[in-house]
Amino acid sequence: MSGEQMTPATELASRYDPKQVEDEFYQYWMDAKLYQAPIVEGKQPFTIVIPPPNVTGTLHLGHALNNTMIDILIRWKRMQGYPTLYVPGTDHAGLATQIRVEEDLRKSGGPTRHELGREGFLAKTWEWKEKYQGTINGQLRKLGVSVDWSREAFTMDANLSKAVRSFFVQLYNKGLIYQGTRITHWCPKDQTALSDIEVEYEEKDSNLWHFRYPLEDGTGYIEVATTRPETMLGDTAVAVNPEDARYTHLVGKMLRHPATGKLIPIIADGYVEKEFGTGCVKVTPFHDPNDFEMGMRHHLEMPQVIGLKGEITELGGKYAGMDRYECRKRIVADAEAEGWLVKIEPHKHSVGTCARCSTVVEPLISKQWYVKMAPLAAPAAKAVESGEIKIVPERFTKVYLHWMDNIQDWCISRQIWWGHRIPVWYCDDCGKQHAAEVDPTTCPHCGSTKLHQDEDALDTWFSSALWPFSTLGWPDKTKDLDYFYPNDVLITGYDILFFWVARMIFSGIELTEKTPFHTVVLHGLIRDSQGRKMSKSLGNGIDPLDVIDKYGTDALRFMLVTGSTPGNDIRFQMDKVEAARNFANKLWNASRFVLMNLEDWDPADAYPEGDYNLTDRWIRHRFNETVKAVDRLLGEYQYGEAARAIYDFIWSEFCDWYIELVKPRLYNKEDASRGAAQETLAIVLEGTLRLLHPFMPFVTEAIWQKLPAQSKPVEIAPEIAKQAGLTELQPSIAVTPYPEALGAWEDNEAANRMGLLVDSIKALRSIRAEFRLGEHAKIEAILMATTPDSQAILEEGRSFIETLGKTASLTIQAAAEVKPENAATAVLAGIEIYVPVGGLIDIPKEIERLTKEANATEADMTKLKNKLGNEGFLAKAKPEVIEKTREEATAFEEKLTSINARLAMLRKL
RNA sequence: GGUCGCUUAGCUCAGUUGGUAGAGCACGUGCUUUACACGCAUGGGGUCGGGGGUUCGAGUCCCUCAGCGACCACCA
Repeated sequence: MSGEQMTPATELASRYDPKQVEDEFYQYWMDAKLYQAPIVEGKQPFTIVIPPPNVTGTLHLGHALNNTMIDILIRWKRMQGYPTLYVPGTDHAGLATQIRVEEDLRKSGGPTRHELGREGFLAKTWEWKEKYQGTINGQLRKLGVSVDWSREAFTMDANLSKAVRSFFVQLYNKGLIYQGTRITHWCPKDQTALSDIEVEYEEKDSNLWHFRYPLEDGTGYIEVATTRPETMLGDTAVAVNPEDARYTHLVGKMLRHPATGKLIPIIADGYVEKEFGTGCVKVTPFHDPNDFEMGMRHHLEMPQVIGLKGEITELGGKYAGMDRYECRKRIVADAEAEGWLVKIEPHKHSVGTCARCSTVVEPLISKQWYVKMAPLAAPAAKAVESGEIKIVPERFTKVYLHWMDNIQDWCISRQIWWGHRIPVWYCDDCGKQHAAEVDPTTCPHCGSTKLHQDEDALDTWFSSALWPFSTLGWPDKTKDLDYFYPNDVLITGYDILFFWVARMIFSGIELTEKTPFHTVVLHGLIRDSQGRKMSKSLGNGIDPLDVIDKYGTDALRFMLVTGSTPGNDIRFQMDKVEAARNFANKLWNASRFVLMNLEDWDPADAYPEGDYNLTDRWIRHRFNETVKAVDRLLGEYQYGEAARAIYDFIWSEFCDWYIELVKPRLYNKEDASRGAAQETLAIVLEGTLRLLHPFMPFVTEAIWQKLPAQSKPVEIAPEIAKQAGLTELQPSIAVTPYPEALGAWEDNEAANRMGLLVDSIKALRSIRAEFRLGEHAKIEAILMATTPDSQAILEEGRSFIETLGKTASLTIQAAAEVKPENAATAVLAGIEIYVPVGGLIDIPKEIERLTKEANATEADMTKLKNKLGNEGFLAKAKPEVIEKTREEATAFEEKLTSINARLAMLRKL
């Protein structure tokens, strides 16, 4: 497979078959240890950590997009010579995984989590983790990502768990972690507390139920509206606005609760809006955040009427034991029967649901662990505000800052088993608690050995927040940490900006006193062909492996980054993948052509400058321009535009023009410039492969390996790989230098001259098609140059026009007085083209066609002339813009003159 | 309620210092041209959502309206 052995190109299949090369080359890269990041003292590294996929399942297209984007950047930087590290790994995904494992146990008829017990269940979950981690890693290999597997991490690895404890203890000892008893979101299905951002709000159609609460003294009643009748069992007051004249006289009086019969006070609280509903709010402190606040302010009792499973508690009297929704129905029915239901109003409101299982969450009071956010958020906001961390696209900066500035304390305890257990121990003797990095044996307060650890586990994001440095060894002072931290760029979907990115930033600053990366690149979500979110319930998810199986990894990668704008969602459509597959095939075949024509080329030969003709200079110039564009665009994270630039160069310039133009020289073994043509083909193709490699790693490697070694950069084994101590260096395009623009290849004159020739050839072809001359009929063409320059260019390009224009006879001359009559015409700036078509020409039709063109040309010309007649334009536009406008106007004018002359002649016929 | 995004060719989308609109797919026509029919050539197709403004000049900047979407906050 080495570059020294050239496979005869004739043996290559005429279709690129990804299956033939992908797995083989991935293994080749692994064997060569190309992606093991070297520590090269004195050299600046480039580091990105993978957003660790959850071990809940398999990768989806979003992961494919994410990893493709990262890998492009990583491969680019590696080829630029940076010691480059791409850290792979997975996330234990506490609650999410626990749910999946429990589901799995249920489906297979196995024991429940509680039957297994904590240890047994965790053992099962580790098995699950092994299985899915294996699947995920296999998928990543298929995606061709150049990660350093020797540094693979998992959030529950020993050292990462150590990092978690270290983080916890540091915050605990600083008083930034505390235990609080307050209202928290509770998922009755998953049986755990949730953080604010794990609750998703859904707008739902519901009702506003109006109930009558009678005054104790029998003098009347107050009307209360609620969206949750079941909570009224826990009412401990009814509140009105203190300035609401309708009710001020009632404040302080007692009500007889219609459902419980208990006496509750009417209180005044500014929270109540006079305009909403009836202006009277029932207060249920245990089950509503706002009511809780009021309960605190007014020292109300806080009875719990809904339990942890969403059931009515014993305090619910006759409703005890019912499900919360059953209870709602019963209460409404009772109210109706007993006459205290006033009305039911349809009402839309948003309902909080569990992000994991979509169950409607129950806000209730419980004792949980919290991180005090204010002191952590301030520096994290500042880092972004000051530009120390840049967010791409920039608009997300505002989203980030708004969240940071309004952040609530973070509930980090979860009533689950799978995850990092909270490192707090309680002493059974003295009752005190402490946090410890290493499991303690004695109580530091009283010396007792009777300790027990907190039962809860930490929110999974508590550990992923440390990912940029925990994967590198933190809290130990490792070489990796020293060298590769801070990371450089963080690339992820905008959907986890708060969950993950924000938390990495504040924890990184808190623990390492550095921002964990300098740039955050956010990408959009992959949607289905109809723009819907891909989801399990819709069944519209697509497995990346299926796409790869059908079209190849490179096609999938290319499709994912093409034709989209940074940060915008992407619609996944198979025909886009197909187009990308076709592109890979196009490149494959162009390369096959090049290789076929290189078999007798001696790469050692050098050629005099004169052997390189206009097309050689032109294609090198165009390649050079493409290199410049790609460099700029990748630097701005504009993957789509960069990919498009390469695509256009390969297809529309190298294949459509250069290869076609070079054929006669290759096929004529006597042609003196044949060697120069072969060399240009080889070198431009080789450079193009390197340019494209980060996007399409497999096909470029497969072709590159077949190119003769001498066409490749001398330094195929880069210094960094050597310094990494890689003994068995295998050649690979992955470690070649990325193309850089060469001043020597810049040639605007060649570009201009080629432009004229291309236009002439296109005009000839157009006439051929329009007049149905037949695809293969050799035609007669007369090209008249209306400027001395254009005549020289046409002469220089004569053979190209003959070949690609398929002319039997080609006359190039200065503009003549007498012009051909029965000829189809095309008029360019500086050139008139005549193709005698004899009886084929339909004079009225030709007059009509030319008249149309004359009108269009005149319109264009007038537009430009008006511009040039505008004093403001002349005074204020940039000189080069004015100059360009002048040239164009002149060109249009010349063209118009030619067309009109032609028309005048035709009309005489 | 607040913030942000989108609205460009039949469809899906590019278009980042403002200088006469592009791609892929689809469509019409012609091609077994010795790299490729996953191809070649050649066409048709757009008042860049509406309105206003800034400017010599606006798809591009500002304001406004409309439709769609996302996120944040919140509603007893």
